[in-house]
Amino acid sequence: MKIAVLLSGGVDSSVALRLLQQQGHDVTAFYLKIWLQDEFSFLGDCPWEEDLEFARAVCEQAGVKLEVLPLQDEYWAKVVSYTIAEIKAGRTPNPDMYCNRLIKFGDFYDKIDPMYEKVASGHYGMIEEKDGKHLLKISPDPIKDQTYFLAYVTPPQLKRALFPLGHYDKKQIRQFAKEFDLPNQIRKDSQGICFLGKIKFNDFVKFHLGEIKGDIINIDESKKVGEHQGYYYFTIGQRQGIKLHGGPWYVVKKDHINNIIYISRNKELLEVKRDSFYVRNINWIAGEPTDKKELRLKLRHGPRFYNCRLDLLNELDGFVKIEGFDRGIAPGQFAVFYDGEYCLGGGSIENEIPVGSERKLVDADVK
RNA sequence: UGCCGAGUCGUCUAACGGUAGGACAGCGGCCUUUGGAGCCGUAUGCGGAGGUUCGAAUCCUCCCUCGGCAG
Repeated sequence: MKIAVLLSGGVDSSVALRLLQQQGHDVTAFYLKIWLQDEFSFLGDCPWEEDLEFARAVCEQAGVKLEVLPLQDEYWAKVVSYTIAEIKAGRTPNPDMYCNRLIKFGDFYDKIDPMYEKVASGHYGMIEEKDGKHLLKISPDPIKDQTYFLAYVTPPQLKRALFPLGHYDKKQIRQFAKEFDLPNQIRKDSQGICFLGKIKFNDFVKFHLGEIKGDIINIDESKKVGEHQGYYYFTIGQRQGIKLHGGPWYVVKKDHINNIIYISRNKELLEVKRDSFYVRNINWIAGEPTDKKELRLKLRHGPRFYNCRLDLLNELDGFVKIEGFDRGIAPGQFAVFYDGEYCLGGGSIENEIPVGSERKLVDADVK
């Protein structure tokens, strides 16, 4: 089979490449340039160069052709601009989610030769075909499982995708890397937003939005207790950076219009009230909404599942009530639903769904 | 500068005359392909000068500073 492999220079995608090659497939590696080097060249670090070097070394060792695909413009237009717009709107974006849907499994799909039957990546997640539908199943490695970030890829995208690492855990992948004697076998796992590299998220924000002094208000006493440098440096549930003693303080509310952030250390407020939200524009992996209401849920990448109840308002929007509470439920983040081991898809978290015909139904339901 | 009270890490707060500790903030690390969270580890302080005492944050004296009553 002719397969295009997304190669990042990291261990995972390199192992994926070798596994497919070992299985006898005709593989070609692609390195996507999405790093915004122009914008951040003044900061010095160029981690993408190191990534590319490793990608080259891996391909050379494997005797596989490597193509470098510049996608900075697309990336900027679709992911970075979205990220900035969301932050500016007082929301908390999830760039990697968009990157998967719009770049890695989006523009990249369209740019390469249709001859490539499959596009493979080093993601941890399993694809299962059932009744002509492609389903996404969680990885056996609960920590590495990346179905959360894959929940926003479309059904056609998933159909063409291939995750060779899907049924392994990280330990096994490291072992494979050793057996293949990969040049990057000891590299640390990457972390943080892919396009930022070593740049701190706050520096990125500062570069684009600067600083605007605003008030920090203790919501329990409706009293100003300090000042901050801009609402967009904070997100719901955040603790660090508030710089106030007497805490721990957590951000519980943002007013981006007036540049105010509200904080609390009140247990009641932090724990009891943070248990429900709306979801919008749900992407259904299988192409259609689930008919189940009691589901499992991830609010972020990681091993933690919540039990929840999902009441759909229509095919794309719904209201979610989780079992327990979570301090970091922030508009713009994504809620991803699971039925057992299967990732059903997910949508963005909202405080409310914009007015529409379905609205009444919601209010009635919520009481 | 006539009369009371109070001064301890950046902040808040402990320590019978017996090793100045904690919390939060900070910093460092771990974890994590988003934001966050969480975990571990750390620097920094008795307002000053004397005195009493084997030993003073603690008792005494003076000074300084800050509150308050007095005005």
